[in-house]
Amino acid sequence: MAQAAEITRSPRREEMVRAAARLFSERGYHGTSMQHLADALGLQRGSLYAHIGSKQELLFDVVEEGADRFLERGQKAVEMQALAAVRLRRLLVGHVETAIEHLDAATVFLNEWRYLSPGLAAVVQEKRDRYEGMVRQIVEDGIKEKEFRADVNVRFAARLVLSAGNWTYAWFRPGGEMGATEIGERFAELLIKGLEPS
Amino acid sequence: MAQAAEITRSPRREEMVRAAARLFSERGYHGTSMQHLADALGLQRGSLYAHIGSKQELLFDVVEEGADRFLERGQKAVEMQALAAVRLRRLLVGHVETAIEHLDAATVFLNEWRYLSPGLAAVVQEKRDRYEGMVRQIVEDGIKEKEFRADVNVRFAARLVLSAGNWTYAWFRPGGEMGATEIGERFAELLIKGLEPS
DNA sequence: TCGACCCTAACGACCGTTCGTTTTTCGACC
DNA sequence: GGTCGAAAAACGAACGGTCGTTAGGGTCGA
Repeated sequence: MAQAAEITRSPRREEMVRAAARLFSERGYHGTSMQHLADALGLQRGSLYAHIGSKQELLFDVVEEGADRFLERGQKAVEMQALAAVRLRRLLVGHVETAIEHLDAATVFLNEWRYLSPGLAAVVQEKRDRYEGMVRQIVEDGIKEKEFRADVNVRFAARLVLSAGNWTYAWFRPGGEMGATEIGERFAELLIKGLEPS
Repeated sequence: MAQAAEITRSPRREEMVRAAARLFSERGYHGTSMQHLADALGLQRGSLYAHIGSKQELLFDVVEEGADRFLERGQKAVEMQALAAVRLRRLLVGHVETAIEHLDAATVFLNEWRYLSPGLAAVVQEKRDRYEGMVRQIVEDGIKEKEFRADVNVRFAARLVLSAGNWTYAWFRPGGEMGATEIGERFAELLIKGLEPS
């Protein structure tokens, strides 16, 4: 009975999380049934529970995985020894690249995380706050170093940056005219220009 | 038996659409049951069907209502006799104002429209395309009149503008430090600056 | 022989929708 | 102004189906 549940590391389980990411991103959490998931894996509904504890746990795994990827990339950008504009560009490019390379997990992270139970949602909320904090840090540095205008509202600018990046997944289609990196760089170019003094 | 269904205009029905907008925005389409909706209206589940044809029809009404509001405001901005930058600002401010004034419908329009059946989704898709076309039109005019840089990718810039505006609902909370109009104007300021020549 | 893996069956609950019946509403008529 | 009748609105039981989850038993490779 639910003999796994804790040992998050089994190849079969990883496979399930991956399948769940795809299905949740396509049909939404509530629109995906355990039957859908079982079908995608060629199993019976009940057999899934040898590897996972619950559907909710599966959602958490997908969301957390998505969050961690953004955090990892963001951390690298923050730690750079470079102008704020350069760091901001790096973060934005990394953000868009991450969102597109792992489109499924990123979509679930952004759209479905609100269906987590309060306890699990808090864990994710903390990661979201931390990520937003990274962007704010860079913008603040830019203002302090007079790279950016003094009258930009830090929290507001950070949200603009994230807003732009977060909507990417909604219209990005692989094989389109632009790749992830180019999209990120163009975003960065326009946004940074808006932040700089005239 | 389903005596209404066509006469979309009855006060009780409007009330249901409004309640559905709130519930769908909070819990998602698939996360909202007819029982939830009935509870919110103080009715029994089955009684809803005297006023509506199906849950799907309700979703369509909410989504279309949201789409029409954006289109209406956008049209006004496009028709202005003014510089492209002014029209773009007007559109963005109107966009954010609309999203915030009708937060529920806007959230459903942006998040849940993909759960519409293909036929109904096509109707909404056409409206989305039309709206994006308005933004593109303004940006194109701006380039032609040399208000904006010649090297901006029109489709891309339009999407950046919409991306920024569309994420608003995710973090906006009524009673915060900024009102809808101010948010829209600050968005516009930053974005237009990025589009203008150095 | 053991344990990992999956199947089958079943659980109680809830899903969206239908429909015949009952209650409420409200304008027309005495 | 009170009464009546029809239309509108709501009830409440039932429909077939699906939901997430549990549990026990079988299969098979190590």
